[in-house]
Amino acid sequence: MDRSSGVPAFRQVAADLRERIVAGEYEPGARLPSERELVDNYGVSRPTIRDAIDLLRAEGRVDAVRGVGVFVRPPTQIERLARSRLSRAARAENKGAFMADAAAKGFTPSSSVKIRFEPADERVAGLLGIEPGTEVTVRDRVMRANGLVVQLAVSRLPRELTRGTVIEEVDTGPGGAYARLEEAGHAIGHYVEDVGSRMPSPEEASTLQLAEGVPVITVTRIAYRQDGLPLEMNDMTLPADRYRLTYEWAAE
Amino acid sequence: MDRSSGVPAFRQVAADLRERIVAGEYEPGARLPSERELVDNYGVSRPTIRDAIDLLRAEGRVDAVRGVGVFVRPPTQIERLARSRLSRAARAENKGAFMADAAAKGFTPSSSVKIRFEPADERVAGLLGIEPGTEVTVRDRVMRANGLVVQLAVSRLPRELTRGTVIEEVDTGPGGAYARLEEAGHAIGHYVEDVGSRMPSPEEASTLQLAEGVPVITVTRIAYRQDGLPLEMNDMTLPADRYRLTYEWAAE
DNA sequence: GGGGGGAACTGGTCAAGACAAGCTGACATG
DNA sequence: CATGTCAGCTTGTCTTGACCAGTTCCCCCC
Repeated sequence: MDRSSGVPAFRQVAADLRERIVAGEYEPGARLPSERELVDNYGVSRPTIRDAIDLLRAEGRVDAVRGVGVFVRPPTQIERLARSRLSRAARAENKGAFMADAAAKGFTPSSSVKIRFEPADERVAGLLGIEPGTEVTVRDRVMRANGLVVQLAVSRLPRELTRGTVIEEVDTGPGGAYARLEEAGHAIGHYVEDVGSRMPSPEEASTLQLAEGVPVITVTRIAYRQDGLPLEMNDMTLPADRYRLTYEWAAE
Repeated sequence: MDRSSGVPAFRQVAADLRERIVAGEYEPGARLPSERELVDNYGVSRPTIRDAIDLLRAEGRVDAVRGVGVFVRPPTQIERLARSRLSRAARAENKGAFMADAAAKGFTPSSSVKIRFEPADERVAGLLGIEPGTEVTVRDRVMRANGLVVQLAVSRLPRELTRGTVIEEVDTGPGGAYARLEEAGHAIGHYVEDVGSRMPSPEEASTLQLAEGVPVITVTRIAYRQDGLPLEMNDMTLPADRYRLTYEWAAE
């Protein structure tokens, strides 16, 4: 502790704890000394210790459990979401990309869907190449693996494309909505995915059961017909600590 | 303020401020009432107000400036990093993917490189398909646009592939390291990118001049020779508020 | 009129104390 | 031996109070 360095005390404490964590002094899953012990160790007040721990929590390094202690967060298991899951071959036998992906990893996947119809706002209209206000079919999905929510997905299609098809039903049948579109003569030409990241809203954090300091990855996928017409857009929200996305392409 | 709801006061204050922000009552760039004013408005103590504001800062919604006030963070401008920048055609005329990308947007790109040689650790060895301990060439780059740091990139190649080439020099010449590899007979077959996200370390936050509550996007790209041999791996770190990644592929 | 100084704001840090709420384990009781 | 209770630990929340440090702007002085 250097009180004359100009660095706030709570940041010095946080830096020291962080060092000990990465150095392995506190192993993954291990409990840190209690706040009151840290008060004695560092010679600062409890709010200062709490400020330091809050910093580490915002960085996603530790979790605090009331009545128990503060623990070093263990490294998280990694899922993969490969774009090859969207191939027609993969669609032939299963219910869709997510179900296939999860099942392949030994998870028990499940998903609940809510369907609604609404006029397209400006963003949706722009991405789907339609007039704002045009009716779109919205499939709002919550995906779970072993009961744990792992992904939110909001899919939107021009209603014109879905009227009278099972895409407006909860169960879209084998291969999912993409398979139904192709059967209806809308062969998919290419996909575009737009990937970003941000901190979750409180609602997202609780829905996805996110620990503190964990961002979400946002993916917007658009599926285009072979003539370039946008068929579907899909806004996905993924917990960043449970997913990595893999993309692969040939050099040109 | 409902003191009997069980919801902590600072969360109620944060929720109320958040609502007003998304409702537009406090416009982007606008100043929130000072902490002491909020103390009067909500009838709670200042640390409670500060806890609420800290929450909004961790969410990336507001920025605090000492001596001035707390401001609603304006929506961030968006860059794009397209994979098509890696095509041979694009390499023909310029110095590399990043330089081309930035120049195309009217930025003045610059980058500083540090080169070193080190034995491969387990992860690097695994990804490059070599034995741990094998010497690799490391190109550690800091990329800037108009002086602002916008990307960190650590590129590693088996030293065997770079010995005697300008890849071990600061300036790799037109088209960058990939062009030199191809000239040396290592035609690139395909690329794989692995995308994730997390909160930055304090060092990353200061190097990338990140505001609070802004995650980083991590991309690990591996370039493979046409026979499948890994040629290069590149660990990139991007500020999530300044980048979105775009991937595009044909349906199969 | 121009410049310097300072008052009055702003957020940043820290202390000491109190009580609430959740968990664990020892201990008494059946 | 099984079970339920409770003491004693943990973190969570909130208060009052104080001082520091950066910014802005007005006012006085030159």
